[in-house]
Amino acid sequence: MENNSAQHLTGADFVGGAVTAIARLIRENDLKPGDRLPAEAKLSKDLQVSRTVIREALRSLAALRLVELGAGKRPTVAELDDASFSMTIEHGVVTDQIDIQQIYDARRTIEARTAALAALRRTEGEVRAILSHAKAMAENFDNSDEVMEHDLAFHLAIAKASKNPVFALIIGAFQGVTRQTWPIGWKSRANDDERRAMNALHLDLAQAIAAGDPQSAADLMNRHFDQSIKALLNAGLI
Amino acid sequence: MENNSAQHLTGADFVGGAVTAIARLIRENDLKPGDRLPAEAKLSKDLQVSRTVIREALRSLAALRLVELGAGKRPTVAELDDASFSMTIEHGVVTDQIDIQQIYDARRTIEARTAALAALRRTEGEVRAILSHAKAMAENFDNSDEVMEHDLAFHLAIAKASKNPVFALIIGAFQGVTRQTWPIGWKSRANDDERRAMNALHLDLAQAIAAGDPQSAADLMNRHFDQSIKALLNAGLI
DNA sequence: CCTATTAAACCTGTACTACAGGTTTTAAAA
DNA sequence: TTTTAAAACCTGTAGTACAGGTTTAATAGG
Repeated sequence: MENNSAQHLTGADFVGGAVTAIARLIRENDLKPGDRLPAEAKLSKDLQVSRTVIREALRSLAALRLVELGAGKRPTVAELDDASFSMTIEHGVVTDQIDIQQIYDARRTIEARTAALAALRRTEGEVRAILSHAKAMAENFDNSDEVMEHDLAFHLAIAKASKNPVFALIIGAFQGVTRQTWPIGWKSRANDDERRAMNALHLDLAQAIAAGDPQSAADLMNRHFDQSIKALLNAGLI
Repeated sequence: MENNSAQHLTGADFVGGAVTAIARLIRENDLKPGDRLPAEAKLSKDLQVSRTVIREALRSLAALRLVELGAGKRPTVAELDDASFSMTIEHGVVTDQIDIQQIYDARRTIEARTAALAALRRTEGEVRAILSHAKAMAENFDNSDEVMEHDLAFHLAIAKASKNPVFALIIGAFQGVTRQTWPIGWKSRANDDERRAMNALHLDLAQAIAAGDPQSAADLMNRHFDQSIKALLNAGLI
């Protein structure tokens, strides 16, 4: 039987208090993704605040992706998700608090590591996925949207193969802003040869990971980012 | 004169739609931190949804730290803040989706880079702050809480001196969970000599940054994390 | 006894009203 | 012009109502 009880709130910030109380409920009852929280009415009674306050608190937690909401369903504990960090990053870029070069520098730092870790830890299935995205980039050479999506999926697949969800979270969160600048880098590459070189680099990287060579994988990833940043500089974007 | 108008919503997910619409309002009107958004009543009228929906949407955006709310005040655009990502990380740890070693590996990867960048870009003021935290760690040797807080501040100061807000954001977000495990690493160090060695390492690192030596700074940061992870392994934590 | 169907109970999403108390703007006074 | 006071504006919380989705319980059929 569940013991999801919570103590009633005191103090000023009702919604904030409810957010904290519900987060504590998850922690102290060892709730895991998929587990159900008490209904709004019960939380309202337990915490001694109106349903209005509970709803706003649950909405806050849903925005942060700690819980999931659905019509008619009780709130459930959510799986780890990059959507919330993605919003933060996008906000930073939109409001000029982060620029694109800073995103790329962070990506290079992290992805040199995910490439090395992926080379050490990848499963056969992950190797196939990574290789298939690299090949799809070359095969869809004329459709830049396709190339971009496979590029993004390629990098995320490597992050996942690193077996560190923190890296996957961060790289996933960068995808939103990357989608907005990627075409600029693609167009700014002087000619098709440069674009083909980029695709070839992806293939080499995939093969280094497949071969289990962390040093080469990291080196190739760094080289890839050097080229990408140079292309964005040429475009005057950064 | 402001032109904060928004088009009315259509479709099913009212709150989600309002979140998107308000985020778009920020983007399309080039609003910056501190700028005011329309009042709830106006948003309600513009988007053709009840104030209830608008309030839940604003709470969502406040949870993500895109906006700031205050009694009597209109919502304002918020500055970049690590609180939202911090909640994500903590949720991942609490629900066993992230473990401590993964946090430390991510930190090592990123902080080797922030140390190198700080060595290249730090201002005099930043050097003073970094050095003062390293010294305070040694001086408060007997008060582990003090040591911990200066340790955290030391690492964050380096991240800020790297001049890449993305790194500062990520390192800041790790502080919450780090506070929960740091004492374990401290206690698990076999004797005071090991603890003193850790403090000495911080001082060396601070001096490498002060000297503008990125290679040494990165090396020392990596060595520091090797020791920390070893200490946590000894404690059986990971 | 087990399974399938149906009804009831439960629950969330949205809208609306009301008002206390905080904030900003406006208007009046000095 | 500056200060002060009033008015207008705005958010925070509580509560009611109801449509429509979901889960659970009860019922029927095998």
